[in-house]
Amino acid sequence: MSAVGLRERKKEKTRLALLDAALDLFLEQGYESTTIEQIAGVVEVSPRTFFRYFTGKDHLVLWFHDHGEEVLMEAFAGRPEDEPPFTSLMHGLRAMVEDMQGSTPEDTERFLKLRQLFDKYPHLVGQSVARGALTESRLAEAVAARRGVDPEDDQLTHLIVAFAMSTMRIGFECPRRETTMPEIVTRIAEAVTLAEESLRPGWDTRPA
Amino acid sequence: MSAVGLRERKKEKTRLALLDAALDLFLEQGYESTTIEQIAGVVEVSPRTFFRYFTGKDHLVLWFHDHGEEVLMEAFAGRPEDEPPFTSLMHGLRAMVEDMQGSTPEDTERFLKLRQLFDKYPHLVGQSVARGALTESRLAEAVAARRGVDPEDDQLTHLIVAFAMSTMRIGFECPRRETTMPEIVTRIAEAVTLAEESLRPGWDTRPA
DNA sequence: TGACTTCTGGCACACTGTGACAGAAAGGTG
DNA sequence: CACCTTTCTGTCACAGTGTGCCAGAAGTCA
Repeated sequence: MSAVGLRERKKEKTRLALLDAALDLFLEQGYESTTIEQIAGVVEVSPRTFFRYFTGKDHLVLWFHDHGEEVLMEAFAGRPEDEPPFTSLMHGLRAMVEDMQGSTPEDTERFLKLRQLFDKYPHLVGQSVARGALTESRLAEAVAARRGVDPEDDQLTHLIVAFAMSTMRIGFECPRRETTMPEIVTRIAEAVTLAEESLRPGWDTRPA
Repeated sequence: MSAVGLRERKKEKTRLALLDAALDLFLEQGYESTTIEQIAGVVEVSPRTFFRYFTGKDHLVLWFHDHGEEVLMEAFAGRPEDEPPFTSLMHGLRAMVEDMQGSTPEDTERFLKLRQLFDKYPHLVGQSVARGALTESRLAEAVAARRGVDPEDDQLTHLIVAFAMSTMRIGFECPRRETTMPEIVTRIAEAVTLAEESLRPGWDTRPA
């Protein structure tokens, strides 16, 4: 008996198969032109089943974001209470990078395909950013708690989170031309430096 | 003969009627639960016609954003070439505020209803932010041109635009509790001050 | 083996969004 | 006014997304 049952292993397998099939089809024939039926067809699964693995077509391109958010939130929660919030968030970004570097070659390949996709279809960036708005409100609660303020009232809390998310986004997205992991990691580090150089020391520790 | 023909006046009338019907229905029975058929029904127009006025359900909620982007881009283009880009963008924000203050009571009411809607259905914020990603890439081109750099290469260009958009977003959204125009205008001004106090002088004029 | 839980496929259904075409309404001309 | 042109509208047909429902298959455990 293995640690996880056959059922779970099978599920994860179909999940990844759907993901890979989708990414390949999207890159081959375009995002819009690819139907759920086609994706399910490749994996030999009914379209109905597809929706049991992914909430919809969007979800396929957001799995990376969702995973990244988890890593980020967890890393933030683990930082010392008295650390300036923006600094903690940048540590969270570093945790995301480390997580990426520690992932399997298959996952790396998926990530790079996803980047190509985002480059080819800019409206997908929009979807990712839209999901980012949810992440922002969750992060805002965490930051507000640490600052000891009401997230509804404190604009600075939201500014801190928004600036941090901007930094992350630019690190990941700009430029999209880069194609290897080390290059991307370097770019993210550059974005962090750029942001830190742009902000006044102590800007994120002012009281409300 | 009036300046604009009957046809155009009629079009604008149905356009606004659809918009108002939609906003009211969204607030009454929820965004998801409202169908195009219902909206078209109130205005006594066929569902097919609805799609000739708006590209889809989302579009109803994004008309404000689209208008704001126009005002912003135009204001930015009108600023002196040698002004620091972030400063120009903040002037653009001011232009948006002035535009809002100069609009008709009907438009103001629509804006306030839209805010309620965003407050009630957070995923609409996501849609708005997604559209914002497009605005960002357009602004990035304008800023890059002024900085004399390639927008693909220069991370700082994107950081400037992203920080500016963050400031705008927070000014408009936080807190959403406010219900009158003057309050909102004050909040936006506060957000601008907050951002300016957070950034190092000259941060946005560094060379690439 | 049998009983139990979970996953799957197939069906029906509501909604969004688009192309095509015929007819109505508005605009301009003699 | 009659006439023609342009533009808008409604109807129909259709592809695709996404969900509830239920019977049956497959994995799980005793």
